[in-house]
Amino acid sequence: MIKLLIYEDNPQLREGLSMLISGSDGFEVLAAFKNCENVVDEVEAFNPDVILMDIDMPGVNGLEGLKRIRAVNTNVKILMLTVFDDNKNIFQAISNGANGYILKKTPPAKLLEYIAEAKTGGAPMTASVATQVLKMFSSMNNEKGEDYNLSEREKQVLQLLVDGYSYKMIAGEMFIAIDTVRSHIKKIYEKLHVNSKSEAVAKAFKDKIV
Amino acid sequence: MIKLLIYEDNPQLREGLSMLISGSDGFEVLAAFKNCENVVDEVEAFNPDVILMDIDMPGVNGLEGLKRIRAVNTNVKILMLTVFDDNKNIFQAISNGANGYILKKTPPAKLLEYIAEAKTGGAPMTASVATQVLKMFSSMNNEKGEDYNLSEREKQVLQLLVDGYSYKMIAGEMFIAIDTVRSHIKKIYEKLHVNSKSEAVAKAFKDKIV
DNA sequence: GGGTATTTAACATGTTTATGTGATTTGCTG
DNA sequence: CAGCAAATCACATAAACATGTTAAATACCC
Repeated sequence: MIKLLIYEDNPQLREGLSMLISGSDGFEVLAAFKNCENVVDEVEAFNPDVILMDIDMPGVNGLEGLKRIRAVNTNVKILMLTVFDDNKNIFQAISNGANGYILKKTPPAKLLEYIAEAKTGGAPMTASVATQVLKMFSSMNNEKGEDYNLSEREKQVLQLLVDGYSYKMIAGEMFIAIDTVRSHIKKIYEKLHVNSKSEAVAKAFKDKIV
Repeated sequence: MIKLLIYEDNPQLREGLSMLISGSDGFEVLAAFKNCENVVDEVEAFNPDVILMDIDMPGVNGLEGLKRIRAVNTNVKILMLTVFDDNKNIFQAISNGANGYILKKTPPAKLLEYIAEAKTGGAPMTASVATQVLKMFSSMNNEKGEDYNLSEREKQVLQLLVDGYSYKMIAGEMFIAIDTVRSHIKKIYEKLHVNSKSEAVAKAFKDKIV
């Protein structure tokens, strides 16, 4: 028997979900609330397996509710419910430890399936949500385009700068004269359009040159 | 009618998948191959809607096949097939533009469902795979622990250092004497355990202080 | 073969940083 | 209230850095 709590401000949807889930074998709705004001106490009192949490609620919204629960309970599974498969909310929810993210238009049969999956440790999500997640994922570690045409030797010097080496130390490390180090660094500054060591270091991090 | 290509080295599984999918209404398997040697030509010749791609194949494996296809075709939907919900492969596949990631043990009914979802732009994934993805996601932008106890003013100075300001410029920006800037920076160096501007900048990036 | 980029190096000059020492004011805390 | 951290400023000195100019050896491309 999977025990649930529901948070949803729309009365029709709240009742509908409760009826649907309660009427299904193996599911039990412990209670349904219209906001997250007392979410921490309620979760503690009812000790559910899974929580259905609407994102858009007046007052304390679903994301805030999620955070409050996670602050005291990392165990209960939380499925976020929303009408939109919108980027920002998904990201926020994931970062704050939601176990799944499903659309309200999800058909009843699938909803029950998702709840069951969440209970057993899966992270159910609508295919359209998964698309968003994948897009975010691949966009966030895309290698930077600009490479500024640094030569091999210049890249080495820049790496050592980033690692906190002084000119003298770089000269020692690379077995070249300190004036040669200066030459390289002048060239690097030209190519990166900077004019100080720390700017070069900052740019190296920002543009993932190192 | 959804047209598919299958890449799978295991003959039984390859045949089984072909039979299963061909025998279902609305699906047509154009061909099934045991490796990705000629994947580019084959995709071009058959022009499928969806490709089922096994990850672990001898010779040219699924990830390599995925890359080769994406190099010339960003349109066809590619579902990766694997026995493991293993972290590294998932990440690789996502980065290289896979549209979904499903386990071989996925029951037939669900498999067909996933294929249909992929065709319409969704990103189907098994709940256990989604769990991995979400974990990766939340682990990759976890805030750094150490905050080094920088005071408000010190944080401002550090921010300006990161932005490439000289002491003089910082003094101007913050309406304080240059010697005060020095004082702050000395304190910052103590707290960060560094002894140069560029090291401080590097540390600021590494530890996400800024 | 001549133009171009890379790597190496030297010399000079001025600016910026790093470090030490010391001091005053403010506000918080036990 | 005494003590402490934070923020402010001053003076001094040495080291590190930025910039300009010049130039030789090597290598690659059209």
